[in-house]
Amino acid sequence: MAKKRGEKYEAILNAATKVFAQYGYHQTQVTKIAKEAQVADGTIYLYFKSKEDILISLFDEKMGGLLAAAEEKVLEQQDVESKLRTLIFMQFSYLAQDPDLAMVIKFELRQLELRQLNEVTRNKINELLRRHLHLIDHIVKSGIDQGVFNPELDPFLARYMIFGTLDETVTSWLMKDRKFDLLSKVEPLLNLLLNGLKRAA
Amino acid sequence: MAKKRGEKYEAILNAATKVFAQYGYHQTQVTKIAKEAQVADGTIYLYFKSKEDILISLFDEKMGGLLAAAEEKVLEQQDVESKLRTLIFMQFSYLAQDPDLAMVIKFELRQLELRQLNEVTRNKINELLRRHLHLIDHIVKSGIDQGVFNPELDPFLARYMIFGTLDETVTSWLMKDRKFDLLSKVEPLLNLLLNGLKRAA
Amino acid sequence: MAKKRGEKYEAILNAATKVFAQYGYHQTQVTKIAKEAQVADGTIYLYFKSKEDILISLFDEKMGGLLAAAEEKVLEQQDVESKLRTLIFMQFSYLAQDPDLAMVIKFELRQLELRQLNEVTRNKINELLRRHLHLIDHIVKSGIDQGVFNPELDPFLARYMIFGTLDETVTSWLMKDRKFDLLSKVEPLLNLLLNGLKRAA
Amino acid sequence: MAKKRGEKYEAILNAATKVFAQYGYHQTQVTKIAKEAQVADGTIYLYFKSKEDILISLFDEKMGGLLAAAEEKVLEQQDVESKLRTLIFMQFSYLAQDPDLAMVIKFELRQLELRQLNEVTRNKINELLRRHLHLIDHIVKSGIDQGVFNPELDPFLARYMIFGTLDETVTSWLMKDRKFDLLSKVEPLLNLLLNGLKRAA
DNA sequence: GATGAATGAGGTTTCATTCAT
DNA sequence: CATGAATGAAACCTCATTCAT
Repeated sequence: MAKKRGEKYEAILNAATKVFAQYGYHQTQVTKIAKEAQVADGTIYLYFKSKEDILISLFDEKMGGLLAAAEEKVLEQQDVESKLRTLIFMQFSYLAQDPDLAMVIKFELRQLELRQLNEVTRNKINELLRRHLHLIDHIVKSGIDQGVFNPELDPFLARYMIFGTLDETVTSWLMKDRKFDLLSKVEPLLNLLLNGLKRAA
Repeated sequence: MAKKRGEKYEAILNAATKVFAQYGYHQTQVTKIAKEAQVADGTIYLYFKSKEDILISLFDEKMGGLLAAAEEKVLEQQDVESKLRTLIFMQFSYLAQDPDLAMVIKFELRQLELRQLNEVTRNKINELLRRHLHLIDHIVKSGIDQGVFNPELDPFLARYMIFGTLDETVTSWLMKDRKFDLLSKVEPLLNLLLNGLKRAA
Repeated sequence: MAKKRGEKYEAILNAATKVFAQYGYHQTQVTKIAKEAQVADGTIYLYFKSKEDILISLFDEKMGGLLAAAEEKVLEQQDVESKLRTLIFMQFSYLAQDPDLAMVIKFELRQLELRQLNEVTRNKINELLRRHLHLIDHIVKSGIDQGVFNPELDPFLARYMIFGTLDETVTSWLMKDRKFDLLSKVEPLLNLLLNGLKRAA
Repeated sequence: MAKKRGEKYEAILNAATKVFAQYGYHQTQVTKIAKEAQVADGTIYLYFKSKEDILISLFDEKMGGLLAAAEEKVLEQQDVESKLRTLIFMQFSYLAQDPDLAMVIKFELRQLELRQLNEVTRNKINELLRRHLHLIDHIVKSGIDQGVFNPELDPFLARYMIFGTLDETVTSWLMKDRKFDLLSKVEPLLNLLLNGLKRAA
């Protein structure tokens, strides 16, 4: 079981992303995923322990990569403006090219945080969220240290503003059937956030 | 059926808020609500059409009141700063006094938007969200008209920033078991948002 | 759940006895029991925790009664011959009047001993078997003490002989479609066993 | 298919004996047998028609040999005492050296008798049991003819006593984790049975 | 109105068996 | 011959909803 990285493994994960996005986790039957992936129901259980494991694996595989890449690129940048731009850009371009994944992340991930999960699963999920928040915190700290952000800024509120604004932008993009180009919002959002966070002139 | 406003009607709605908050909508069985409300399972169906109807009604009843009050108070205020402060304050104080409701709103409302719902239900939900967004849009427009906000501000982005920042603050408060006082964040958030939105000096 | 002693509870237990007897535990689907009991599948789970719980309850209810009665009657008797006659007679008359139960006891009970069961269940099953063996041991001891049985008799072997002979008689009766009258074997078996156990003249 | 007598054929049968003994027929998955036998799942179906066929073949192969040997040796003996001693000894020594097989015989064979089996299978199983019983019947008849056993003995009851006593001894030995030496019980059991069956002095 | 026992459709998961390699 | 990934029927169990009392 859990033979990662087979052709079918990917097919199932992609199929799951699609149907989870359309129907939501609870409204999705395993049969639906199997049909979409063009495999038999039982085949799914050769690659995943359970329906929940599909969801968890999906986050793990697909967010793990984004996070690792984002961490690397953001840390490479020197000035806080570049750091923040990189974060927004990478996040938006990743989600823009897989809107189904974006849906699943927005609408299932946070729900998971709250539910009864076993220790291992819980840790996996929490780590993903924590890494994301750490990255934002790193940017906030850089901004303060570099004298660009208001030194009296509450770092938590700064985090809420950055995370919340980006999150809501993506959510809105998804809800409006992606009628606007997400990437076109990178620079305007960057300016807006920088303006909100920076030291009063 | 659906003879609203009985004593039991309220009891069921309150019970549902509590158990939805704790277990999430899908993990909540109707029996659990009935037990919490101290009524028989069948009684629930004298007051609500279905389990989903409980959730919808809950939003309708509990958010409707908040929205109406918020709309009234915000419109009363003249300057944009007061308007925004009023919005944040009313929202936070309402949620702070009923954290279970806050949980349900944060974790179930947006999910609902996406699911297959009948026409009537869909409209009811959408209207709640629309009113909320309108209120924010009204504030943004006031800020621009009053020359306080940057005139080149994209009103959509402004909305995302306000909505997203407040939303994330509440979410974080909930996830951290409400370890901080939500109301203490009203002024800091107000300043942060105003700073981000206002006309460059 | 586990509302013992309802009309349906009895109906399900009787239905289960019948179909377990015919098909064996593993070949019996819950649906079959439900159909036989003329209830819906789900109803079964109002009265029993699981399919296994039906089997356990069946033993508990139906053997518990027999054992209690047998213990009382056997202890009442003074001489070992009467004790043994009482044991055989009670056992045979009970099984003869419910051959389906006899089937289930013969073919499922001992299997259960060996399988992975939770603590509580295991104890329940083991206690039933233990009580049965204790009763036989009591008779063997009485026979020795009263000077009727061979004083050098190995009590374990005596137990095997009594238990095994009776058990095989019942099994054979079941396998031959109950073509002979079980009760007609009480006296002959009694004599045979007494002869085998008694002190050499 | 069913090209018997390969090295793998034996391996599978031995593996099956082991896992059937440990988990029981129904709790045993074909995969488990394959793993134990160190062959692929599919290989099993080159040698056996089905899971059930493994069980049937197992009885056929392993009991067939014992029975043939026992029949020969028992018939060789002249006096009934020697015949019975031989029967008990051969049976016990065979089972003692393969307790897993003993488990399977005790706990699965009789179950099989009752289940829906195809004609061929049913006959195979029945023949094994019949031969065993015939052997016992032969001994009983010899005992009566030789004037050693009570001439009024009911041959069926005699059979039940011999078969049942030996069976229960073996079962008890298995259930008690084989804590006693089975072969040490041959003489005591022989004496006990002879005493029970012989003509009153 | 209120009850809660009963219903039964539907969901996840298992596993004996097959078959392309 | 041998493999083991794939299949899909079938099983147990849950739970929203109903309805006789």
